[in-house]
Amino acid sequence: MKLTQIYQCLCDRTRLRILNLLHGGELCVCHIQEILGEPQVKVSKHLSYLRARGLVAVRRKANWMVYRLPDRPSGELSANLACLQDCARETPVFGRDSARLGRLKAKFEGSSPICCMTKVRVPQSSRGRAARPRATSPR
Amino acid sequence: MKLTQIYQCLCDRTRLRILNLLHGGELCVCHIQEILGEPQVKVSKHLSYLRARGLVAVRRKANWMVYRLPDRPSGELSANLACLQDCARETPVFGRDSARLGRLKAKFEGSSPICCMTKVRVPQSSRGRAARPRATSPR
DNA sequence: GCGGTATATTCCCTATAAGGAATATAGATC
DNA sequence: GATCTATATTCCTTATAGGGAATATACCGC
Repeated sequence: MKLTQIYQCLCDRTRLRILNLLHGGELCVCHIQEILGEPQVKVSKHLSYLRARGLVAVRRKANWMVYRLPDRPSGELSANLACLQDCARETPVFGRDSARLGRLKAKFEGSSPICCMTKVRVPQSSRGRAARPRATSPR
Repeated sequence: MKLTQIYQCLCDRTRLRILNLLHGGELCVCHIQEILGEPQVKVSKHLSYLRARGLVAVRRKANWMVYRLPDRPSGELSANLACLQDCARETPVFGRDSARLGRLKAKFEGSSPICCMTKVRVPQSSRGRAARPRATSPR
């Protein structure tokens, strides 16, 4: 039964937070990591778990792995994701995460917020690396 | 987060089948057992699991424990139960279970199908339970 | 090739889940 | 009281999950 696999994915708090974030569009691992404030291993493992069960899809972009909700989710999956999104409004952590995501996206307005861009070569003109290197997308 | 507890309850096939049955109204353990074709320990343990997390409520009626969906479920719970019922249509086992439940209820029409009634003293006055010779436990 | 970054995997430990066999408990009847 | 029935709990084993530390892999730029 496919349903139980879906619910297995949904019964961990970190995974719910990840899925909530992905509702806003695709994201690379480091952004998820930063928003959740969780260690890399933890985030990566939960993403693998979700991926193995078809709850997320992924593409590689240079160094970054960009995760998203599946392109053509099954009926069960989309029903449950919709239900989750609905329920998420009643639990503050999801709202806080989404707000953080919004701020993160704002930092990159213009370029899509799909990767960290930390350390993407700062065009030698710019000011020192104290502030987060402001960057253009690495392509 | 309450949500994860709900999903923990939903990520086992047997528990999903039980919840699906309870959508049709309250049921005693032996009926659930009979419909699912699962051993008593298993059913009882899953019911305990659901009860401990507030997914089902229970009342005692003589020897029988009669389980039902909660009377005033939280928003998250009712949303997810509705979603489950929706998804259940896509997985045959739920339909089969419901059909069995229907047949079982038909057997007891008039009296509510809340307990096995095996061995419930037939008040010597009454119209006997028709053809059914004072049933022994159906198993 | 080298070094750096982003992410995944492995190894290890602990916690929880699932199932069955056996036993315990609560209520009913006598 | 004893006995029966319906259900719950305990004990045990095996499987899976979740987390962290360390390590491996994949890609980039030089």
